[in-house]
Amino acid sequence: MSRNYHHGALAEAMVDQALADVRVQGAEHVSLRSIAQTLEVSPSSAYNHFADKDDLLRAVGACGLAALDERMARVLAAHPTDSPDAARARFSGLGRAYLAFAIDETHLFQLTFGPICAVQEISPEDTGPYNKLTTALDDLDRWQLLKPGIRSDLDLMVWASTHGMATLLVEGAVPPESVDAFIDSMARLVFIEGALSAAEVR
Amino acid sequence: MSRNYHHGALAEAMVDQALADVRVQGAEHVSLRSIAQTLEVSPSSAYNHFADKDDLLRAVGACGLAALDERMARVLAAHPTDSPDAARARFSGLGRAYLAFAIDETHLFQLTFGPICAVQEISPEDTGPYNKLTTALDDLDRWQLLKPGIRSDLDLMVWASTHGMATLLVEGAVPPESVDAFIDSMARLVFIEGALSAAEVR
DNA sequence: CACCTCATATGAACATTGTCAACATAGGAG
DNA sequence: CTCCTATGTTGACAATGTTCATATGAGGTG
Repeated sequence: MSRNYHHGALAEAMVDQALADVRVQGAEHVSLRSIAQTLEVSPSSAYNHFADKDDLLRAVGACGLAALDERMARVLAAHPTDSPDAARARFSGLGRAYLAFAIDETHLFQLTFGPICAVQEISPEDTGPYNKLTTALDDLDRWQLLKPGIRSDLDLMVWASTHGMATLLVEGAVPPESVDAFIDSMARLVFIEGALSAAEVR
Repeated sequence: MSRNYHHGALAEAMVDQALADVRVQGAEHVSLRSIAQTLEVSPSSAYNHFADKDDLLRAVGACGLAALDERMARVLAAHPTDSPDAARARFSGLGRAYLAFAIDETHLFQLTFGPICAVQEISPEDTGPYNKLTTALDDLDRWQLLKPGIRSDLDLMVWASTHGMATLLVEGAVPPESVDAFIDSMARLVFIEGALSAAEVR
């Protein structure tokens, strides 16, 4: 009664509320009805905008992916210089951003990469996190900072290891403190002249 | 009425049935009640053996972890020889087994490493998949097959990348065909004398 | 302005689910 | 045999996702 969502803002409002709820309780404990109740709206009104509860959650998952991508974009924006040091800082910074997202937004991470949100197979024209990683690797290669001959192996390998480390963090298999060790190991394995100290970036 | 579970086999039977259901529908679509119905048992009987639905699912998740570990153990048993080639075969075989499990048992993998089953932080006395990976790495190191100086970086790195590749497969972000490329890249990055051909193992 | 129409919200209802408390019973210990 | 404990049953409750018929408002058309 009081507020009427007849202006089409309900969809957005529901995604926002669902996002907030996912952040605190995790996607599995989110209820359509309680979202509707918080918004002072009938439960069935959701079905004018979403086919399904999962459909709403997929929208939230897309927000999660966007949030991750934004964190990575911020890292790139923070190191605009075109120097070898900047290239290394961008690379390590991207990895750190990915892992920080997993730590800060555990529940959102789980939804975004969970069973509900079907991630589409990566494509050449991707502009998200994967693309940012590969172009950072291209940068490193251009400055000849990578060990010789390994460039082509790194796309999948760096992606998998970073994503894997993120899920290990999320699952609690590994403590947040091991992020530094991970980044350092990555640098030692990939850079030509050895380690990038943990303190070098942030 | 007909069959009586008064011999204590209900718990095991429920885990078995739940495991079967998880395999086909995924953990999120299994219901306590339907499991009980299939077993011709009252829904509430479950609560004599499990605190919770999640408690039952955790038991299923433990089965998943055991199944993964068994696959890896089988690989080790298949390469008992103590030669450099055997060491490399064991290493690649372990990775392949991990990824094959993710592909074959997607739903079980998702449950085992999902939010419901809290994986305990890895410990030195672990005897599961992680331990098998690290001892395989020790083997490689003993035969001096690893690039110099990288041994200590590989524990976390190999684990994270393999687990990450597995989750990428499960999420559909990467097609099953890329497993070979992944294993090959891993070999090129880790072994001292370059690539291990995809056909070399299996 | 009046009207109509479509997108949107509501209400009541349904089936299903997890969970619980009170009760029944089986089967071994004494 | 008797009793006790572990195990299974019955019936109920609240919450959830979903649907359908209905109401209502907003915006364009006459």
